[in-house]
Amino acid sequence: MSTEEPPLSRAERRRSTEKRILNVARQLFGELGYDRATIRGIAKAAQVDPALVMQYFDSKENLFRQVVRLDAAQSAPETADPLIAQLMAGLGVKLAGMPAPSLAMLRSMLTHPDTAAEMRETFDRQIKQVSAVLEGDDAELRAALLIMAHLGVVVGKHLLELEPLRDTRPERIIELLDPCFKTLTDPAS
Amino acid sequence: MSTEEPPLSRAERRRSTEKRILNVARQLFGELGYDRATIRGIAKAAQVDPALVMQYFDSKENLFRQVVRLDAAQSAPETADPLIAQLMAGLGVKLAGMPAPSLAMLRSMLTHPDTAAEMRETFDRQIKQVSAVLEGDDAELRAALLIMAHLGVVVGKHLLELEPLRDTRPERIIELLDPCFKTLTDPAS
DNA sequence: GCTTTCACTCAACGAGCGTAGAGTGAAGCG
DNA sequence: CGCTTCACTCTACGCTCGTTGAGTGAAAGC
Repeated sequence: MSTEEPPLSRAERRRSTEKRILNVARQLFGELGYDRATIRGIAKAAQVDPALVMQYFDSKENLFRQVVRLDAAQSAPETADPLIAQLMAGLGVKLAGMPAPSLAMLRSMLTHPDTAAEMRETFDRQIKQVSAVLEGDDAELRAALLIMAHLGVVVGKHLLELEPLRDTRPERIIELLDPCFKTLTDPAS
Repeated sequence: MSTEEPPLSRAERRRSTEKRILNVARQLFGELGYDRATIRGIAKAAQVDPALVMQYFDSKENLFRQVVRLDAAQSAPETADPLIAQLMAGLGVKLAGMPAPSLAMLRSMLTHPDTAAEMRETFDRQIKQVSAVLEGDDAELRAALLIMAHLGVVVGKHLLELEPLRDTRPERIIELLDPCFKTLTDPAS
């Protein structure tokens, strides 16, 4: 169908190959996690020699970093004004279409030490941010519970793919979660 | 200190060795997950030849199954009467001292396909059980959210080891989570 | 058109893995 | 005491992995 080939220049071809590898890597890291996604598997799926992957990305660790870096870039608007509302909005985004690179991080966060460390930092930061605007006792704890509950739902939907979560509109999920989380954000325990 | 050695019989020695291997395996599978915990590593930590592990447990997959089987045996009282209360009590137990084998399952659930499948079954079953006693719309969805929020908190405490969760008494956590989850169990959305 | 560049492949390495079979030496038993 | 049993070790296999360095052939530059 698109067998028409506007003859690509060398540089164009190179960029397109690199991007293809990156896309495949993103998908496989997301599906399989760091350990089970292999350079050889990525290369085969990208229809390329494994050695080429190394030339472009130096090492598997570095390829993984490139893959998950795309995430960090797009995930932090950080205006932090109506922070809680924004947290919920963030959840909405994550539920609708999880940014693909995040999947790779999520998938590997329990088994890949570097990812675990990075994730813990991220969550610690979020906890501090959120708890700063929470009133009442145990603000940090409540923030942590809030964020981990988020995490659980996202994991259930995108990684475990539980049917009730898979098949429900994100808006409905947020609708249900909203009053639930209000009990953690409002100082009335 | 305990360098006293009541001379063990051959059968006793064998059982003790097997148990030692199993304990080490449980710990390493829990800390590292299925893939990164190796037979060789387990054998070394148990001060035993790798081949012996194979003789006793046939294969790595089977050793892992033995390890996580201990979990299933102890985790299901299943009287299911005041089911929700029991769910919270279960969370209390998980927060206090996670049954060690469960850690191995939790740790591997995102990257080890068999574990993922088993976990999904477990959660599906729990969702059905809980949703059966929930009134109102979207019972299954609400049950799923409940259970996944649980999961997130447990993961945050035992696997990510977030400080606020690590350092807080389980009772306090349940105290905070209880009203939060009530909004999901009571039909008032 | 000749040379240089460079995207890409080929072949191979060393390491670590799960696993198998033959061996060993002390405990158990007649 | 001698034979058997068996908990345990040794050695090695085949595989897959990440990674490397030498090649190749077509595009780019002069």
